[in-house]
Amino acid sequence: MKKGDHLFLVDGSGFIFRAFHALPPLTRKSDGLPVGAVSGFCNMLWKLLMDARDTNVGVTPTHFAVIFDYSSKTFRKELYPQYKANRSAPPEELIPQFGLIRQATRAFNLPCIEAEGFEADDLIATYARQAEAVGADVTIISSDKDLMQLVTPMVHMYDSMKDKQIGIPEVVERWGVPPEKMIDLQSLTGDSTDNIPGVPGIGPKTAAQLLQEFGDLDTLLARAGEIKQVKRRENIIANTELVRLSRQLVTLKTDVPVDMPLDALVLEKQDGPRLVGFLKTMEFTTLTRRVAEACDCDASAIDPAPVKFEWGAAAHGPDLDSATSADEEASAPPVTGGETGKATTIAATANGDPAPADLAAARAAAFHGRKIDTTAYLTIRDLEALNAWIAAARETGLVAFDTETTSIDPMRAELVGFSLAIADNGQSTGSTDIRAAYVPLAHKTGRDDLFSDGLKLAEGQIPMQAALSALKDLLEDSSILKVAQNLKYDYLMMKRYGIVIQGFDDTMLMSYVLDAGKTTHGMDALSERLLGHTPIAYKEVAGSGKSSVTFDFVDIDKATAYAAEDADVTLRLWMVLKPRLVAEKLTRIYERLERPLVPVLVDMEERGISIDRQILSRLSGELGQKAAAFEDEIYELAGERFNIGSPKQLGDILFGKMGLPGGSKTKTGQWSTSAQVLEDLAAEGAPLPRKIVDWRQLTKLKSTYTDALPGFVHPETKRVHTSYSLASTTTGRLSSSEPNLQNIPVRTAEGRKIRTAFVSTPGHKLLSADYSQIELRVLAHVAEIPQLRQAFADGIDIHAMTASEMFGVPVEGMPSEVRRRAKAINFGIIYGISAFGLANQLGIERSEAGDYIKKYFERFPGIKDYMESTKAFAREHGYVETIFGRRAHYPEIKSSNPSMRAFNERAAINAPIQGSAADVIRRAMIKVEPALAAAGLREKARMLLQVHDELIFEVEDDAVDAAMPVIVRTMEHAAMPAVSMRVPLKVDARAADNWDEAH
DNA sequence: CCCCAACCGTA
DNA sequence: GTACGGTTGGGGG
Repeated sequence: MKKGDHLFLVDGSGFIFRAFHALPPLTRKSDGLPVGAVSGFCNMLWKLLMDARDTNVGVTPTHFAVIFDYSSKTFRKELYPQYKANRSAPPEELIPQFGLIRQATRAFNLPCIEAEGFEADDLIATYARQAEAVGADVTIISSDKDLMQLVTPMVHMYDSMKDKQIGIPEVVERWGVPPEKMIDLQSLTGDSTDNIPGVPGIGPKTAAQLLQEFGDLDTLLARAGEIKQVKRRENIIANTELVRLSRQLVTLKTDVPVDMPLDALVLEKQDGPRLVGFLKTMEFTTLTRRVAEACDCDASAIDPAPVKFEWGAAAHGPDLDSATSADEEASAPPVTGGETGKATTIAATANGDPAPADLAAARAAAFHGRKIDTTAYLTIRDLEALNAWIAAARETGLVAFDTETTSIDPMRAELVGFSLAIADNGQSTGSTDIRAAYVPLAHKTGRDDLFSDGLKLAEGQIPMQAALSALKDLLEDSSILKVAQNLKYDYLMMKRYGIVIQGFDDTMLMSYVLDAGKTTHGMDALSERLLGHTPIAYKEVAGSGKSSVTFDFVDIDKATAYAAEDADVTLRLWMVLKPRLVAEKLTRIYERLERPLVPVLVDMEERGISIDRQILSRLSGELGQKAAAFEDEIYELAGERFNIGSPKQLGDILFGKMGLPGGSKTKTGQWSTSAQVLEDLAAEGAPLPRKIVDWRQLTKLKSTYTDALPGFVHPETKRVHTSYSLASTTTGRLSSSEPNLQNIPVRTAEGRKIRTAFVSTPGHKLLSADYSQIELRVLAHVAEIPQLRQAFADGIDIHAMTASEMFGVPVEGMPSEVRRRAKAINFGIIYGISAFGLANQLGIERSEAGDYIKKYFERFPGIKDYMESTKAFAREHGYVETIFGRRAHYPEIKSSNPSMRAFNERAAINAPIQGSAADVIRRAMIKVEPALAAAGLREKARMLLQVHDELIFEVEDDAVDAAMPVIVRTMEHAAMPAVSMRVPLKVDARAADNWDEAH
């Protein structure tokens, strides 16, 4: 084990205890063997490992062990015979499970450790200190207070059931003393559950107060006579010896002679078949299926593993080797004739399961270029036919679904119809007879003008309510997988019609996980690329421009071809993409970081945010007047009227007529009129450029924000509903549009006024919580920079620290210019620094910027190493990875064009940093609503917006105090347990009546 | 009506 | 130096 490694120590006995009490007491296997605790233990361990163990990325942990108590005969018992004497014997049904749990641990391919005469806690303490000594990080999976004495900057605890990290601040908050004083505190308070004596009448509050006052236990005992409270003083003096004994009992031994050296705890790969075999024997059907899926092995082909156990009652013969009824693996549905025919069969290997990569390749080949006949689709016009299709979907467990509506805005759209596609012979081999159909519901006929009697519903459509009711059974049944392209749209659409889709996949997100950076992920592009097929263009059926109609006016036959084709194509895309996720080991990213975000974003979009139109209207007036005043002055100075907003005309005035010196040029060869150029001219003394810059700021604010935002207020909700895109950035960030609420001004005082128009509804506050310096923290984590890690651990000013390291200037009294330069360099590093860019940013010579960079790399050699290794990785693989394993592709990184290549290198350096931060906040978003609900705040605190490192909530006034710590904690711990960050994440939060004050 | 370039707002 | 989306002007059809 070495510096930078990360050891996870699971308190196995604690796990057993919690598992046993969390589950129904008498969970038994079919032969009567009680296995409730084993089941709970396996589920907890699996949950932890699913996030923590990875096969293809260097995610922590590197080492892992599960630690158990050996027996109740420990050195503490010899020291003090009453120790834990009040503990009753474990329940009878738990006894046979201890051995099984140790076997379970080994089936998980994890070291299972215990030592005679010592408790699990002593072993944990010993390993933790050993690992710490070699510079490794340690995470103890437990919430037991007895272990809190071990917490240091390098050693954390993690409560996997509550998803809560416990570090130094959490210990201080809970107990009022830092971890190193926990022993003193426990010695004073004692522990009734373990029968540790302590001082009567002294609990954690008093103990913390006394330790605060006297510093430590020895001082307190020596000077006990100074305690003012009579009773307390007497109690302590009378019990001094007992306190000393208690201290011996609560102090964990850090020098237990261990059989297994640290290095032997290295985390091995999961042995899928072995674990599946064990789980089958235990008859844990759900977990067996999950593990088989995740490890990509065929559970039906694995025999239950023989299991040893000690069991007193003869009634339960050990028939554990026999096959059980646990096999839930779905067999392939029978082949039925498909309406679109032309099946291509992919041969399976001898055991029926081709290797993932082979299946993916076979699927890709089978579907690419395969003809799609859009004339073969069916129009479903009655309920019986619809129900037959739904029954078929239930049969195969898989259906593609797509809605047709009157608008691309799902908040305003009305449902016009929907389409379904079914693969009749299932998904097992990839041979497919896909059939697809369109269900029109609200197509109209007639014209809505003076000469006709208005609009009528077209003939031959199922009544809306009846169709929705049938559809609800399909869409809300999680055992039927719904496949959609850009599911967020259909999910929100159906939610507005009272249906909450359960059990879904999204081909757009699958493509995004697999190919971010390679292509866009729209259906037309995917179809083109993966199927070699160009779907019917929307404008072919609905027209375009002025002559376009909404979908409810499209002829039903044309609509059928278009809509059913979308479902058909979606299903084919799924067939191609799904096995690729497995083959490329990206299932987890998809399932944990992408798919769960769909309902979260739907909720946020549906809620929207309230804006005060009066504020915006007043601001707009002010901005217009100010801009008009500038226009007069500008025309005066220019000597003529012209379109100030036209860079071309402006350039002619400035660099032609007025003869000012041009700065840089744009790529079309025109003189640039950018803010930078104009600022430079203003510095030379020319009066006009400054006024142009100011005019631009005012008109930008007016046109982009104060004038545009009111147009987005929804007529019914009276709120603004942005749309988030999950799949439009290479790095994993979200984007926001219509309106973009991720670029609302904040930097200038003038711009910030716009934020005051984003308000909470009466009785509520807006709560803004943002990560402090998350990207620099991620950098400190991935590049393992000691000074950065230390600075973040100590909570000091990171830019000042950088400046101090680089320029040798003390932090105290540092000139702001020095700090500003260091800050620019820090940002530059995140952006894949170049001397050219840094020089630009700081307005210094390129050679000087180059010197800065050189110096930085000398001071922080780890950064240079990180950059070089990231570039090398990107060149070799064509992509880079975030700390969670998300990929961003840079196919042009080997370009022969040097500037193109350099650009891709910088982007590749930036992507893991920006992308890891994006992953962290995604995880936070997925976790935060359940966390709020668990705190009894469901519907009292609702997440509205995400702005890359900030989450904005609307919270009922009297719930603000309760919600804030839940939100902050969830965000700060969002990386756990998938990744245990080597630097703490910090979140600042504030609540107010508007966004400006809350931020 | 569509698309691109330039510019500028955010993290 | 990274990542986005929106507005405007202006050219082409």
